[in-house]
Amino acid sequence: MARDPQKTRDLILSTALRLFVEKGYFASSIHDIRHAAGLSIGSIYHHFDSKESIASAIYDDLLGRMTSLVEDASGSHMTAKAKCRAIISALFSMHETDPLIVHFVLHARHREFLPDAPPICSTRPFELMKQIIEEGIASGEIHPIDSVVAGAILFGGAMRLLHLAGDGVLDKPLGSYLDELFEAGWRGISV
Amino acid sequence: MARDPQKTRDLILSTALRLFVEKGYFASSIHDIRHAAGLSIGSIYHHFDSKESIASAIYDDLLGRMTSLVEDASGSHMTAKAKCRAIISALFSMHETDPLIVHFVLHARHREFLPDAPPICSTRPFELMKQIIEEGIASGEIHPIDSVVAGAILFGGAMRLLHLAGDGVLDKPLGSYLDELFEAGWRGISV
DNA sequence: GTCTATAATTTGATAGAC
DNA sequence: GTCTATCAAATTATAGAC
Repeated sequence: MARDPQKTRDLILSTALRLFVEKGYFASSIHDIRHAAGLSIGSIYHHFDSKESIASAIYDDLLGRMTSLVEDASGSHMTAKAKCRAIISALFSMHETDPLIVHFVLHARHREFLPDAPPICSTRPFELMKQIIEEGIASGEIHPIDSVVAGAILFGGAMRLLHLAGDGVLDKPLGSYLDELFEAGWRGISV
Repeated sequence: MARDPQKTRDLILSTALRLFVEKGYFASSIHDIRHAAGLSIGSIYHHFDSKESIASAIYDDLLGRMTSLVEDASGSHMTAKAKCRAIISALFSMHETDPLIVHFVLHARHREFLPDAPPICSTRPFELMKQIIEEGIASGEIHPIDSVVAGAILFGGAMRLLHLAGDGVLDKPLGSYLDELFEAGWRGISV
């Protein structure tokens, strides 16, 4: 039976994403994906050239979503402070609704299975965050320290919490830390 | 020829560590290690039961070093502020001398190839950092916010910089960021 | 477009000589 | 303690029927 090809493709991607996050890319074989998705090897290879191309498609898709998240959060506000807070808030929200996406983009070691992928920190969403920090320094909202340091404090702290949440070691829901986290981070870098 | 067995064992461990960091655990085969170390498969399996046991030995060794680093840095100072700064300074120094160690402990996804390893955040060095933060809160040095948040800001920011340094995307040597980083992080969480 | 069966490699690990 | 030769299993990927 010739099902909707787009549905099949999406099923392969969502199943592979779940397995990649749960067990890791290398510990998830094509046969695992085939079994978990209820498909055949042939169907998978009809839609994708290789296992790596599946990972690549996931990566492109999720990086695009992450870019939109950052652009939307950033574009809805005027000050660097409001933009940064909106980005972190949106990341925390995404972690609640789609933890797999956040985990794969922020914590997977893509270079190990996608050798041609650029370092994650040089991709668009991370460049945008860096740019917002630099604009905040230029406008006088943020202390004139190295933008890398300011970014590490503010977004690095948030990413650390996202990491802990992904490991399941937090007592409370992630969102309940947002206010304290942002207040402390912002106090550290604001003038 | 029966060489010094300890030397051989150390050679296997140091070679494996290098390959695991450069290419990842799964992309480094026993044959790769054999070739890079100039040994034979038989020699490797004489010293270790399995590939996983090599990774396990590396993990135990490096986690021990990291524990000593944190204990030494912490034990040499009285205030939470001085302890935290000494820990981050020592981590940055270790990154300069032994980047592979820092990378493997902080950034490798151990759970993917050592299923029985506890989450890294529940190991001794990380528990010590958390404890120092909590003592700082109790003594009135640190704002009475959630200790997880305070730790994420201070140490998460440092780990973020270590990550960027490991990816080779920093313009300057890591140590040159230390003062600004710690000052900003501490301002964020201190009373 | 989906399926089953199978090919071609690679992998972790073992056997046994020296 | 180290070596070479080899195994058994798993993996990615292909071929060809329906």
